Amino acid sequence: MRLYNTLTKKIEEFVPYDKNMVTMYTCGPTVYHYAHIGNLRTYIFEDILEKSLNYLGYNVKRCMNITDVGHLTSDSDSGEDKMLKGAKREHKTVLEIADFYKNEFMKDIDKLNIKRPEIISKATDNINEYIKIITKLLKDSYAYISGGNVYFDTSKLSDYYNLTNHKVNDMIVGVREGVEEDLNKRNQADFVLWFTKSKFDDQELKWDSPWGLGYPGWHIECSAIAIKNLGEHLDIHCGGVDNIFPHHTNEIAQSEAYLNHKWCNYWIHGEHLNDNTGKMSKSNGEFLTLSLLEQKGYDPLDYRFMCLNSSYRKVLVFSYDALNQAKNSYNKLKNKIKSINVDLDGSIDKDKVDMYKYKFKQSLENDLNTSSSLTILYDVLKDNMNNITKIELVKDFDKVLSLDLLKDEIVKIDKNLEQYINNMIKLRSKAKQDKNYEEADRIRKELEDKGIIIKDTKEGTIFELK
RNA sequence: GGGUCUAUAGCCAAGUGGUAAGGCACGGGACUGCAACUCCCUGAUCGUUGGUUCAAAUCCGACUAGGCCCUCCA
Repeated sequence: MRLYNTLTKKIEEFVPYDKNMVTMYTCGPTVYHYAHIGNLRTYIFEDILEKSLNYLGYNVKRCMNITDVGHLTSDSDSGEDKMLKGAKREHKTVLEIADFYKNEFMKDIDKLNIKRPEIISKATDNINEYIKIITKLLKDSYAYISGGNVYFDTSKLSDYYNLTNHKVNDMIVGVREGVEEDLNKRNQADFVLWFTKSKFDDQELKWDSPWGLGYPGWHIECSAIAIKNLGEHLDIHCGGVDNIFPHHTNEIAQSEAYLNHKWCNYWIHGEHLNDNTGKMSKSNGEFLTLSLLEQKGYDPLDYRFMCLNSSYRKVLVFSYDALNQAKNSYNKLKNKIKSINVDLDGSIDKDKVDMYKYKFKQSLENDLNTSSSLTILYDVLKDNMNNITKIELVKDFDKVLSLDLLKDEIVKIDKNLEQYINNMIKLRSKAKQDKNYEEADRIRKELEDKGIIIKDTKEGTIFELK
């Protein structure tokens, strides 16, 4: 398997530390609000990566954190957050809010057919781990206390910027509005491991520590949770590109200082979903949640299809035009598969299966080329192999694609509704026989308005619920 | 200012040195009473410009345009 590694800026052959078990850590959401579909794009990519590894024969142990502490009550994060304000008015605590949005997040990834990571761990459940690591870093002089907070000393590392190729002197502090220089730091790039003096007075969650009542810095949670659950050698660490600096840079710094050896070999990052103005955010423009798309009549898998049709390493610009396109393609694809009739068929053509599985594997091995994977699926459908073989391959591919390509859409319909529809179809057929097309079209329209789509096939008229 | 990524038909997109996959939309046709569904047909010399090579969308340089990051972010 070849993957683009941010650490080396190259596409590399993937070789796990232990060939029997690939360890994979993926940065999870900060659960202070709904996820927008751009956030979700990263989880779709990670899902494809995990399933591809499985498809290629690896066992994968995957861990994801849930950030439920820090940043929750700061002005910059929540000043415009009406949901959070609303929740506060309802006398909810930060933890209750975190719990609510964590559940909403889980619902979203379920809808997108994203497999839940085997291990999901909340930041607030691992305070002792942070204290253990910070204590050792202090003891080994990788950290220092200043102004009440514990900082990581980046000057102790020779290659702190190895992930980004930054040079210290080129970095500008406070490029972004609202960022102020912290004068307690010895070096510009130093970062906080443990806060006792917060710039936010209203930090709700605090814990006892050797350095006083406080709370952990943002970066320490991922290092601690990953090391605790996946061991000292991590194969793959994923996240969105925005996490490269400073989050992942800092994770590397603190983890390797703590472990005294190389920690993770492959850093794989997913590109963003942008809108036509640039980066998608929760506060600018339309707040695109999965639920919103559903309200507008889209299937969450329309969006998954849209993501799979492009590369995880390229910016994808969201537009309803693009989403409509994906929806169209996806529906046509499903229709094609639905029309495959396996009843009269013979046996599976093993040569064809092997050949197409091989091609499919190659597309995944090529830095997760899902766009090509889909092309191979189309090739299968066009091939002259028998239907039972086609179905076999579709089923196989869908283990990775997870587009419900063979899901039996047995819609539970109310008996009365079914009778009503069948009656209407009979009336329409009668009208058609009588060449009363006006009446026939009227009936079709009436059903359509109720979300029932009529199709005339060779076997007779059938209906579908929209 | 520094870093990093991208640039292929209306749109999404593959391509990793040998003369441009696939999908959607559009248009034409078959089917249909008309539609829908399905099927068939139809489109680009690859941001600009130098260079390397027998040969470049593919490698190197310059330029142009754009995205993201530079301590909240997927």
